[in-house]
Amino acid sequence: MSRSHNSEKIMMNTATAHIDISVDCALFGFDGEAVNVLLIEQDTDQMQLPKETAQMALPGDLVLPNESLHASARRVLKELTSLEGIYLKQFYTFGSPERVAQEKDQEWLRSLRMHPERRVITVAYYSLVKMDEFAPLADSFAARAQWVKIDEVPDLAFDHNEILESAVETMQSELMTKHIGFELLPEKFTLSQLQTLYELILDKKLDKRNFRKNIKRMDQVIPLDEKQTGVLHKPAQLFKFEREE
Amino acid sequence: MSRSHNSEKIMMNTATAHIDISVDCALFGFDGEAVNVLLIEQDTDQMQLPKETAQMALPGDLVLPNESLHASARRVLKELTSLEGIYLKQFYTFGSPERVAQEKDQEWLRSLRMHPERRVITVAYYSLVKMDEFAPLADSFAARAQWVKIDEVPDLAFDHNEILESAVETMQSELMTKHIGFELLPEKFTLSQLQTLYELILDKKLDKRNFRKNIKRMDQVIPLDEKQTGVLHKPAQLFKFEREE
DNA sequence: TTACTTCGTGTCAAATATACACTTTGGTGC
DNA sequence: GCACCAAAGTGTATATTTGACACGAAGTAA
Repeated sequence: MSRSHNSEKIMMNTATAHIDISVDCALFGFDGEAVNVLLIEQDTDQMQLPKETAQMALPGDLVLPNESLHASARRVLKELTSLEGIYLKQFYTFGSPERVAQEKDQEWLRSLRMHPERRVITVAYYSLVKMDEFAPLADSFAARAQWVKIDEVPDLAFDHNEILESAVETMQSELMTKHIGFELLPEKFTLSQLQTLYELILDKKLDKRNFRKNIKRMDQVIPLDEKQTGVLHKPAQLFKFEREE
Repeated sequence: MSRSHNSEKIMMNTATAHIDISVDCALFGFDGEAVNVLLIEQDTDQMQLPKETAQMALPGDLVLPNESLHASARRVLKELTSLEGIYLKQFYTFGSPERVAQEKDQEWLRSLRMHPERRVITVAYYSLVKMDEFAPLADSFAARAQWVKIDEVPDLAFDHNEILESAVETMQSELMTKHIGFELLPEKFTLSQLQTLYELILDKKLDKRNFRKNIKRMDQVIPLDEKQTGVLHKPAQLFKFEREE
């Protein structure tokens, strides 16, 4: 960007070898039992490819010419979930020149893209959604979307396994400091649900009493005058999370 | 990336409106007194622009067609410093469609780039270098490079002030957990130098005894049988930092 | 009434973080 | 060689945080 004596080389290069740019989103949801990630099945019918070649991938799309990266990620998510204003965080940009060059991925790109051979750099976001507000759109895109438990994720297209793993690590390290866990829970939740979520994300057991001690000293977590119903044991108190102003 | 029913729109867009991609590096060094960042002065002579329009910018360059992002950042730094194997960390990608569109920036780009109007997305790295090993190359690029104290940085080109601020924040939050401070110090250093560096990066005073307590229980910091020389007071013991295998 | 399941709670010990002030050492200049 | 200067180097007491640990209470279902 700031070099001058290199400019011929650069201009030649950019004139002959474009780089595409995309965003990919790892969208997480919690169903009370497991943390899930939303994956898209590649549409082999439309692409006239054999069904066996179908792979799953993180939702993503090329960035539009006048769209910011964040807006682009928001658009991908909105098309998928019809939700807006959900937690969305850029965490890394993946730009290996070979990241879309494997034969399995090329096959699919050849039937979709004008320039399947083009290198694609992708800016990765992770995102959290309350599953009880999640309403997938009934379009061809969302029809192929499905929640997959994060420990049952298959081999994905491109380098999406690596991206997903990186998303999980980022989420783990931001869970404590940024209170992102609440984004995944329904409006009203019990402390046991919260703890289960933390244990799943952090992938380790937590001590119940110590956990509650920590939560209760966060004044964003507010006890409600309401109890859990429909359970066949002592009902738990419900709490809500109040975002600070 | 995974959408099908959008593909025509995407292909049209990419055919008509390319996005360029660059890396920018915030390279930090410590001279014992202040934390400095390396800035490049835009070369107005060669660009046939009036001298007054010269701005400073973070070093950066367009990503080459077959170059990974990390390699690209490494290249930019090597051309600047002739150093290799220095600490280099991707921290954020800046992609506002207007980030190179201000008139002050366009003027400069028009004299340099084949497509000055093109949107540029930049992947930002920060990097740490021992200033006593720093040997700027005597080329036209490095000749315009200069160290600037981080609290004396002027208005920069593009959105580079924002990028720099973000780099500093990232460095602050990674200082403790990743022991990156040692990358900035010479091979042999005193604990006071280390503390000064921490205080400058974190922008707050630290307690001498508590600081030393913490450092001394890191077994990567090894005391040497050697003392500081050339000071007009009690010479301090020297230490080295041993990277773990 | 009993059996079952999850809820909800407190204490102690250990580790860590914080606050705080004086003596030591070497160099310089008289 | 003595006095002075400047930074080095060092310990303790207190507050806070973390981690380990077990049982009675509340509601449901049979």
